[in-house]
Amino acid sequence: MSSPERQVRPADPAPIFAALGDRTRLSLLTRLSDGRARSISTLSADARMTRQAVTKHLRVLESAGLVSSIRVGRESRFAYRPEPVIEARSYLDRVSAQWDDALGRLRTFVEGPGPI
Amino acid sequence: MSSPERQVRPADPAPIFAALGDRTRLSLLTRLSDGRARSISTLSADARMTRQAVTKHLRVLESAGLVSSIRVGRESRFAYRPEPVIEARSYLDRVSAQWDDALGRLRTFVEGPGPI
DNA sequence: GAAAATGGCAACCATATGATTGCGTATTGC
DNA sequence: GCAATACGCAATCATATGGTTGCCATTTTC
Repeated sequence: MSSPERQVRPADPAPIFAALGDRTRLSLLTRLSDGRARSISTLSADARMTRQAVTKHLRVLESAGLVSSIRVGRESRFAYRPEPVIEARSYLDRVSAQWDDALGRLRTFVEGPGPI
Repeated sequence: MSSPERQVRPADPAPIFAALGDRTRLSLLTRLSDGRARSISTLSADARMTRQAVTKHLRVLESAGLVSSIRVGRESRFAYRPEPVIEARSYLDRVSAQWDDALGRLRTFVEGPGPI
């Protein structure tokens, strides 16, 4: 018999996806996903927007748990956090799995003439 | 030697994530991912918002390619489209892979005192 | 053919979002 | 110590977003 594993509360991934839903933030996250922590200055060096704009994006990522930050001297270093990405992935996996499941793909638009 | 496969244009997944970044839309997509096409009325039946609000969300999903719609008589049927989900997943996979790669996780915040 | 069901369109509203600018403060380099 | 660097805070702005309401048109149903 299985041990009484407590369900790890699904926690809706919408905020994570929302944080990912921006080109600039995706780019920042991609850079940081190499595991190297970087300062705001470094991250805004080649951006076509102000440092403040980049800072805001980083704070959005931080709110979603996608990055963490620590102050080191006069700079703020941001680092990639893998957990939310895992969570988002597993959500997409579940959606894909449900789609792949059974006869799913055969039912599309083939419900007959009646209301559904 | 490999055939000259044309790169399937990366097409930034930000708009897909943005479309996924809403509770209501995630819920709609989850329902539709069983492969059954449904009308707007059906989809808004148990929603705590107006039919119009649900319609707007469905159009957002449609703009991101996550669902398609066809008019059947007096109703509009929406069906799940798997491609964007695959694309989003593969993006997250690449991010995760880069993270898993090499010594990535060891570099976090361990860059020494100098500016980075 | 009249009523019900389905949904499109448009106006409208409050709030969120993405970005800028200006300025103040703390830290570092020389 | 002073200038440069790095950053935070706040105001401001335009536009996007999420939601509502009202009304009209098309289909079905009986």
